[in-house]
Amino acid sequence: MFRQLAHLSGFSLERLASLCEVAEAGSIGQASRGDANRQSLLSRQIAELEAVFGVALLARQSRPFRLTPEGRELAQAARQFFQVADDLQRRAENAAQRVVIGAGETLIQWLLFPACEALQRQAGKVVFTFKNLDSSRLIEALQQGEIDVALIRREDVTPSLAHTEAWTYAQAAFVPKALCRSATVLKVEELAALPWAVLEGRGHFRQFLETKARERGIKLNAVLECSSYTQVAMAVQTGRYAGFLPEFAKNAAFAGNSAVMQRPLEKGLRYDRSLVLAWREASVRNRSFLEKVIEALRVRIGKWL
Amino acid sequence: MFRQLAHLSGFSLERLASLCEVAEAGSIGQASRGDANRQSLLSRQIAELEAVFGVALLARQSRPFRLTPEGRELAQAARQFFQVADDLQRRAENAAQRVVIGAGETLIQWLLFPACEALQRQAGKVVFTFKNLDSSRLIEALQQGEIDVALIRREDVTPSLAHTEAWTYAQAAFVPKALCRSATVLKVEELAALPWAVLEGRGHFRQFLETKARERGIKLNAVLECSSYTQVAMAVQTGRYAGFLPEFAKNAAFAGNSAVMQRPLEKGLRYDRSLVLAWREASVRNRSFLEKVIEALRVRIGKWL
DNA sequence: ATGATACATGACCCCACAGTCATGTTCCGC
DNA sequence: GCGGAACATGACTGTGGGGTCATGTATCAT
Repeated sequence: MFRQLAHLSGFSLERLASLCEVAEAGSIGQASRGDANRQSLLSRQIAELEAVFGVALLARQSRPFRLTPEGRELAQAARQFFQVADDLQRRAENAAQRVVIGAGETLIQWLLFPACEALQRQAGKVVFTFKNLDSSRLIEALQQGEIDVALIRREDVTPSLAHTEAWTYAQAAFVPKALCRSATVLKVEELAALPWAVLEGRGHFRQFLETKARERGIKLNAVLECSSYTQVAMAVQTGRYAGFLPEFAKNAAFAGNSAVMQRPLEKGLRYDRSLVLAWREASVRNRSFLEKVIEALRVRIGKWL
Repeated sequence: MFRQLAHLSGFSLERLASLCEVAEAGSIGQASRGDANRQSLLSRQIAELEAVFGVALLARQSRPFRLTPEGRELAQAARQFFQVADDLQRRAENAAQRVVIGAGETLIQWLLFPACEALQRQAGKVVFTFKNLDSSRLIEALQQGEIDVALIRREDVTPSLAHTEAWTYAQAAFVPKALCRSATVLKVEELAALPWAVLEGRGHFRQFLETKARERGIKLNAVLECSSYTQVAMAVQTGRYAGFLPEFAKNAAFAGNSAVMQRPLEKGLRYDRSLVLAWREASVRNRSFLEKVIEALRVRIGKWL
């Protein structure tokens, strides 16, 4: 039935793998990352696939080129196959199964990384791959099967995705004892009084803080602008800055550091967020061990949230 | 991610297509159908795949060799990919999509064939392939994705399959006017009186009839043993035999033949059967046009049942 | 306009692999 | 235990295609 199809000139597993790479990277250039040979190869291989199928796989209207819907469709089908094949091979050589987990950098570092570490230690037989993507790309990647499970905000999950019950966590202030000795509830006034390390740009929480300060006629005393929560945590570690971090940061970033106090926020400053583990049903159907991994992750993360 | 996997020596689309063929045919021998070259090729290609995956794909305990569970798993994954690729290619060249329909020979000839004919005439753009398999093989083939939809007995569907509401039909007696001029309800006594063309072997309905006759102290007058319902219908057409056929046979086998009467059976002889269209959810998800085809088939067949 | 970025193309090598043919081996049924 | 069915294997060939290099050509940002 498929003998003829498989035998078409210009159709091969390598070309399909190339298509998958371009699909994940987003463009030929991203996928070839500086290697001119690879760029050349990818360009031609995708052109050859297009000749086979008689349909454009790359949208050539604007550069860098993105995949067309047909390109994504083919890439997804190929990836599904490769994943089954990869699983089978790993199972046969009794090696670890590969699980790809997506989330923002902060969540990876402070929740997923320790959780996966713990799982590997207790169960073994799993290799985790972390993908740090923004939330819209995470959703796409989940739907395309590029990642197996993601830890994302509750409000970001689309109806087509399965997900766990939500965990809610609050932002908390982390203040070095060198700056303030009392561990009482943080008041709005301290936004102007303490030297804050904050995230650069216009994140939701940053805007929220500035609004609260303005309402009180004061100004957020942002003396250090960081580009990630990890940097904020590092700043706090120095003892010279106070910072706002998710409350679960205390487990990961300040474990055993008694020079930093975690202080709850006063009512008006509370800022809660909800997280869920989300995945595509079809991924679990094709690779049933994912179900166990997701459940184990859920339990692990639940201990910290 | 999959570049390395795709590049493994011994891994290729042709080999996977070969594996699919063997999966559908059941064994290497069946798949190569007398061609010694093909036999040689299939044997080696599967061995090469086994080397790649480090797992037995053929169960070599008894001949002819069947696929192992791992072999079926790989074949199924490959077939799913090939089907998406095939669809994409056909869509691109604006050609008909391929739909594989399975059922017993009788149902194909008297229900599916005419139904598909009608669909093709009105809608076009679909190529039907009929597979005549026994019911257990039909279920397997559905689950493996080898066939897209099957018309089977209601009681044969497994929970993993989606299916339509059941249609119920009765067996009816078809009697040439040359043998009996009255079109009244058929009585048990006539089992001994009329010259019956019946299915050979020990089919459920055949056994049922013989039991009923024995209860009445008579014997089923089986003067012609046929190996298919079609042969029974042909026998009835000659005017020299009476036969039991599904009541929908009147549309297909005896259209415009006024020399044959359809006679209902007396209460004790009634023998009803239920049919459903069954398919695998995953197939519809991967190839969404199947949904439309199945619905159209359902409507068509519903007109006759 | 003008680099710079991003992709295409042509020419080349070399090897892996599909396919063929002949023959060997294993296993099943009787 | 024997014949045949079912699969394996070894040897060979031609070619497609992966990979590399050098260079060409669009498109984008400024």
